[in-house]
Amino acid sequence: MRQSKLFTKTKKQAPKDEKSINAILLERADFIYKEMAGVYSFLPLGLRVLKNIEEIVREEMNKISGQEISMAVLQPKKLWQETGRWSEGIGKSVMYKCEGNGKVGLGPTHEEMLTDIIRNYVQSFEDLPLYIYQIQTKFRKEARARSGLLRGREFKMKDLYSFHSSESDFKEYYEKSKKAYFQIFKRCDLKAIITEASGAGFTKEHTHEFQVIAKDGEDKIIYCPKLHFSQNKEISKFKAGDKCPLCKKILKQTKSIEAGNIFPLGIKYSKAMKAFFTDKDGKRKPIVMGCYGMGISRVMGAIVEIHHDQKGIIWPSQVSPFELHLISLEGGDKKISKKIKQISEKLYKHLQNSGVELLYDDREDKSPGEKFVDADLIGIPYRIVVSKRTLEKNSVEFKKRDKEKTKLVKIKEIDKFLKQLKIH
RNA sequence: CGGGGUGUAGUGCAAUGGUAGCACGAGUCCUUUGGGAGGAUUUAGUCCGGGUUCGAGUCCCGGCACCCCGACCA
Repeated sequence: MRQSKLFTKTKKQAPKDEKSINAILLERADFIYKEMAGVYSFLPLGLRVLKNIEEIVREEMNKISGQEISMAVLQPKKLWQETGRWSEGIGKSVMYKCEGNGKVGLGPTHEEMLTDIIRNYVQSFEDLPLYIYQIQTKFRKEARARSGLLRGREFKMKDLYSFHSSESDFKEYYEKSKKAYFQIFKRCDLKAIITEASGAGFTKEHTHEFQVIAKDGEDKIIYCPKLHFSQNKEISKFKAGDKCPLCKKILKQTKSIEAGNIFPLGIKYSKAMKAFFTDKDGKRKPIVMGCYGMGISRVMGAIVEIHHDQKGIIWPSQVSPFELHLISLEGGDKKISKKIKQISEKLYKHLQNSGVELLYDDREDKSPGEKFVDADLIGIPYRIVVSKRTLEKNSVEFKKRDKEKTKLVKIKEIDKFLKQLKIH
């Protein structure tokens, strides 16, 4: 993509109505556009990041046999009445309600809707287990939206629901899902700590949250530095300074971002909504369910909270809007300037043809300083500069966003060099 | 939902109750080109509704929005 054609720019100053790092940087770099508190539109660069995270999540969910669907956002009151949640809990507190054909709610979560779908398809134990997920915009009337993408009223979420014929089968999958979650966070370059939390009305058992340590996080966890143990402070009987019940190391307390969570639903919904199956013994039983959530847009915010410096964002390569930032620095006399442009254009087309996703700063009216500042703010992990200085050595300059060092690479050897970096 | 704070140009800021100004951005022209370049010129604004006053960005009342703290948070 040519930067000269990108309709978004960058902002020199931080927006006055944001305090959190993710909101400030994402707005300055024009990844997102604020509509109101907790509601953002995603601009070209921001959407690319969001889609990359989505794709990582999709791949890992598919690996654990997830089947992707997309459920309706408008949810009939009738379904929510079956579980009593229209006038209790989440349906009462945070669901946006409006007049439709009768009353409808904008989906804050989808247990009711999916259980309804499933009860029409599952008849026997042979139809189970099932793992169904979607990646979709959720709506929640948060009393206090805050911290940019970390707590929104409208946000992108992956929610997977599992359906089992037995508790033991559920537990096996639950463990599998933990591994998938760790894999997702690893690919997003986030260190997630699996943390025990309350059942929050769903279950009497503990549920599990994936917490990312961050200064601006709104959760507090008590955790073992060796990660043998971590509990949400809300439920923990331990406190900082106590010894880890497993390894005896001193426990710490920290603020963190809840980037995902998984929990057993048991038969709460299947029983209330009569989602039964016929088991091997011929008896009708309620389906055992589990739920696995992950805030896609929140993960995007968390990545910025963790991966940035004074100058801007530093995207992990797998989620970066582009793999490479190519910058053309024209200058000097007209002849040289023209040559720089030629080489840059050639390189751009060549890299594009070889499948590299790159942003090409071809703007002719911007000073070198401005191009560098923009590049640092936008945060693409690898940068290539073509200038008078580099052409004198038949080279381009290569730099990693998070390193100061630059390296001259011969133009002929660019392909080989990028291959080493696993950029196509 | 309770407490505190803030609403002025596209953005960020200024303006004792008395002509709304500065910087950035954007437009035009010239010069410039390795870390937010210089000059000339143009552009656009007081959150909404009432009130006080000769006169309101400024004072009063009401509303709305945004930020922060807390409560809440499948």
